[in-house]
Amino acid sequence: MSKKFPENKKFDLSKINKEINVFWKENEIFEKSVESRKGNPTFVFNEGPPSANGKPGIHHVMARTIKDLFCRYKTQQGFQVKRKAGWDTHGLPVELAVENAKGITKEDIGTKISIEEFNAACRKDVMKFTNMWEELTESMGYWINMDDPYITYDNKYIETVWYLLKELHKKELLYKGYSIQPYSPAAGSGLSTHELNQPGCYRDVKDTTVVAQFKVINNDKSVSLFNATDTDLYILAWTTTPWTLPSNTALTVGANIEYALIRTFNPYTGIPITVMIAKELMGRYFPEKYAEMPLEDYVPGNKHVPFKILTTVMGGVLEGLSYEQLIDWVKPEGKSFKVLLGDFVTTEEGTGVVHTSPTFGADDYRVALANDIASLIVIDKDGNEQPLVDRKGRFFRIKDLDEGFVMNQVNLETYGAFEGKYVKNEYDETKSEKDPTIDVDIVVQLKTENKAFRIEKHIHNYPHCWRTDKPILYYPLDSWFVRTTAMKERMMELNDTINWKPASTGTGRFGKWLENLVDWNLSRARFWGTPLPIWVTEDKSEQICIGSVAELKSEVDRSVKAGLMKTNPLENFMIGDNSEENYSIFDLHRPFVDEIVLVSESGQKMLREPVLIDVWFDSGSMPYAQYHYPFEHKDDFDQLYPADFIAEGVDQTRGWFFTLHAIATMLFDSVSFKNIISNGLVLDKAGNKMSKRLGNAVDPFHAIQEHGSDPLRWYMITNAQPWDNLKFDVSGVDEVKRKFFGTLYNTYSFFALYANVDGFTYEAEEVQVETRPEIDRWVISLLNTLIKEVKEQYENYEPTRAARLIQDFVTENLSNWYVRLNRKRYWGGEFDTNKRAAYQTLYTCLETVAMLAAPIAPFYMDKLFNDLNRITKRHTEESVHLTRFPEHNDSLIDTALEARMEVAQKLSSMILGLRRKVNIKVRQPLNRMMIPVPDQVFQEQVDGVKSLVLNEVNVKDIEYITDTAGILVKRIKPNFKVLGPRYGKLMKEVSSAINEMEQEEIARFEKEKAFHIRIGEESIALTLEDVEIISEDIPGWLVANEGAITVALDIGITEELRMEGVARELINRIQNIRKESGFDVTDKINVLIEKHELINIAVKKHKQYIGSQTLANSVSLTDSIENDLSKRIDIDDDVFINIRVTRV
RNA sequence: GGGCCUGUAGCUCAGCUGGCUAGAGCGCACGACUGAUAAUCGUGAGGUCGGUGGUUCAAGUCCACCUAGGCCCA
Repeated sequence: MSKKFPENKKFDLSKINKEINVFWKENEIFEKSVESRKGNPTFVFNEGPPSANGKPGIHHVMARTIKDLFCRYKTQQGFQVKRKAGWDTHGLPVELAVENAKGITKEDIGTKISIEEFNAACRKDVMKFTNMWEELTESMGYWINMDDPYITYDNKYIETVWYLLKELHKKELLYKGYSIQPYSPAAGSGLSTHELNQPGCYRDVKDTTVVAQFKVINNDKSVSLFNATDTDLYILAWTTTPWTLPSNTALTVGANIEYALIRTFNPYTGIPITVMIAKELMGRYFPEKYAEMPLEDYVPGNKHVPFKILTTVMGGVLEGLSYEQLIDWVKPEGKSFKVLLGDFVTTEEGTGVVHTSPTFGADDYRVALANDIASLIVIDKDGNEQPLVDRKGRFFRIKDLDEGFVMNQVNLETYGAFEGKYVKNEYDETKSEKDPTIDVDIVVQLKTENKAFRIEKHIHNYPHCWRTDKPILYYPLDSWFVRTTAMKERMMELNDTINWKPASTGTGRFGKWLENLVDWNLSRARFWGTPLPIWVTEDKSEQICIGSVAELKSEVDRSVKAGLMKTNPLENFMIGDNSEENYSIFDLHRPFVDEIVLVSESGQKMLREPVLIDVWFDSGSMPYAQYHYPFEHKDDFDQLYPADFIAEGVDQTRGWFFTLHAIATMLFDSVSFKNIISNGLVLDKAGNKMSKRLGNAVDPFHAIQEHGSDPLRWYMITNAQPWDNLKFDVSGVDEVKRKFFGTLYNTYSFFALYANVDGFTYEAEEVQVETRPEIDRWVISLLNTLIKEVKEQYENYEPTRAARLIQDFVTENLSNWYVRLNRKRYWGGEFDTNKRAAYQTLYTCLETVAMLAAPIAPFYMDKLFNDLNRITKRHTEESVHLTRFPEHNDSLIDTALEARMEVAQKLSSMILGLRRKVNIKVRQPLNRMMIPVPDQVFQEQVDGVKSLVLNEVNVKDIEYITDTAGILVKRIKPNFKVLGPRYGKLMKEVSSAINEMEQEEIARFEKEKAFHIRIGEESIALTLEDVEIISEDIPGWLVANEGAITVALDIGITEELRMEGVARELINRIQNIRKESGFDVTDKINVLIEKHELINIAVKKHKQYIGSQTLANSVSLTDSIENDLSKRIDIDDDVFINIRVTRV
């Protein structure tokens, strides 16, 4: 086998990606990374299940990079990190996709197509993009076990979910209620708050709004108000949904809000009226300037309507007022049309009076219930109570209502024109956006009836169904709830123990949400999902919640015995047998469970509640259900739960994060996860949201193919903190590729090139670090600091900082400084200890970087590691991902040395800057530079790096200036950190006194090490610690200064220096010729140079030097050379000579 | 309307517990280097740190309000 480090001409990360993937697969590296940690402590990671019926996007690469890198890191730390993939398979999106594909609607399910058929189609459809997901997973290098994923539709998974539900039921945390919920008539489904969470649900819409006039009835309660006026009295209430006005049964005011009675005119009819409105909000409807206008001058139709405040009252005294029904389509039964008090009334908007329709508003429902106010309901043909709007989103058709009800309570005359009309045009296929809405019809009618005070268009934020894109309604629905409010306090307590990244998401977004928690609405009236395992008797007096297949089997047995079922479909189910076969003889979905009839304690027939549960409960159950707990893994569950780490997008805060936390708190009194990163969004480069519609979405497959996964991952991690939004710009990926990977690769190539020449294989004895040259010890010191800090950042879940540290080390310290300054050590010369140290040092740096960066850039780092390790065999592991994370060695960290080198870097940079200023090439040697040294320490620092600096900037010597004989111009600055606390308010004056010190005073201060300044009456004693004195200038010299360092350069070029410069120019030209001629790095040459007065002396004098640098056996001068064998070169602007270079 | 995040150079981002002349990369301009060369390096221009007010000897940093953008929720 070749003992050479691989050298590749091309650097193709995308190709490396593929090669390494093959390597991983063939050698089962992922499996080994888990297996090899067997018996070690576990690091529990839980994967949030993606929905397999959607295609993966670039944001998945982001989230999965974060997940992957910590799992890899923890593996390197020695933990066993099991990673089980999962699929979220239930829910509305799947159903809608199938409906779409089959061209059916919800109504057709159970009629045109059986539920069984439909669910079979869902089961198939949901996994349709599985291949794509697997491909992405592999190509991006996301290590997760896809062979045995948890699937939420799996019987075992469902069984665990049932178990959890039963536990909730036992604790009486599961109950049936009725509430106003977001409902999508277009989808025919209620929406969970989690579904309303979907990005883009809330959208600005323009609706017709109306301030309606509710006519107060003059009675005992209101008589005092009527005494104040001579007209009818109206309460003004504003609504953005006029279609709810026919369902109005109350008005709600704020007890502590002041309301004004205002005498004015209806602007549309011109009829004199008195209206009531929150005083604070008057300005919107009654511009101050019209207050002056005399009421009696008003001419109907005039836009300027005069008004006059008659009196004001507090909302509290309005409670109990009666008013006339605004729209008399349907008579409500029970107490109605009263003024109520509510704490949700504000004076932010509208009139300070809330139009209350208990069937269409959550607050409305609550306040009505508390005050015993009736809802406006109708009775349908089946005798059920319904709101005025049916499930399709239209006013109930008269033919769908109970005849008796219509006769007694419906005003056919007024309702007739509206029955069957959709309340939103979006629901009506025959209508477009441009058609007038039902709101307009209603409002126009009110206008003619003197019941509308102000009509206007209003833009507001309104939720839309995330799938159909159509507006939702708030609608009364029966539901099963999880009583999350009962555990609110505990959830908050446990939340405080979770390490959130960023912390603000935990305390703010999530914490505040917990504070305002409402009960979790669990029911979904759909088909494809986990069925609610609750059976209820017809009279609803008895119920049972089933918690396992075994329990179901025995309950069915009872039912069979009671004669309610003929046979037990679970007859063949073997209790306790967890095999796939045993669990595949039935299907816990509908319609299987619907067909099961159970018998109650008292012998009554029980039917299943015909609902499914919220899919979020499925995903929140994954920590348990993925392992079929407690039916399996009961004994080792403490090894699998709770999770040490999860990560998902911040949009999951109220989704998955919440459901995990809620279930864990309620049933296990535990957190579900200890550390969590919620990452931000991936936006396009302009900061816009990516969407298919806009065509700005980045295709992850294409991006990986084009750039390779590593640069993509590295870019995503380094560019912004994970929790900030990422403005994704491919040019940034390119930059990362060039800047970081390119540099690292170059550094490796450089190493490989010379290591191969010299046959370095790290076999020879390790050179003791203490005996290595200073620059080696410097880079090793930095490397150890790097190891320490990178580990800290990973441990703190700060991947961005870790990656930036690594990148900085590679590009700045390793490549730009260490390798650049050390190049000469690698080429030519003996393979002595010094050279060995150079190789070993560079090798260690490369190897360590590979190990540190492996979690983030798993492909290239594995290649780098193996390219190195295959030759040296320093590690027995066959992949970097099987190695242990490097440990830093404190004794190798030399901060003084690091500081010294920083001085060297600064000095070099300053000198190069000076050279540039006066246009002297670096190749031209200069005699000396001078550095004022304020103290011994600094001089020692510079001395330590003297040769490096001199070499780098091509200057012969450094001269230290310690004498303050007056040649140096100094600057003195106060040390605020020391003086500030001491002198407080005096600081300003102290500071200016110090700044105003003369050169001579500074010199005296330095000499005496103490100084007194006068501030008014006070004398202040200063020591050298209180100030900073910097030499700023050396008159007559070329000077640069940066921070506390000042340097001067002697730019005089003597003849001798000039000759040396010429020699260097020659060397440069000869090297170029060597290269152009394609000579090998080790080829020996002969050099023949045409004479020229300007170079003759230089050549003679530096013959030796030129020869050694260019590997020339001979360097000789000649009168002339035949042109065809020579090259014409320029040494100076106007000096051209011929030169011949031949290989020996 | 509420909660949270973000606003620093043309772009992407650093800037820890307040302290001295606010930094880096990219881009741009200019230049150097030339056996790491489909590389590398240097120099320069470019900022009223979103705005206003406050606390403080001292504010990019702390506080209040405002403003713009984003996410989530009403």
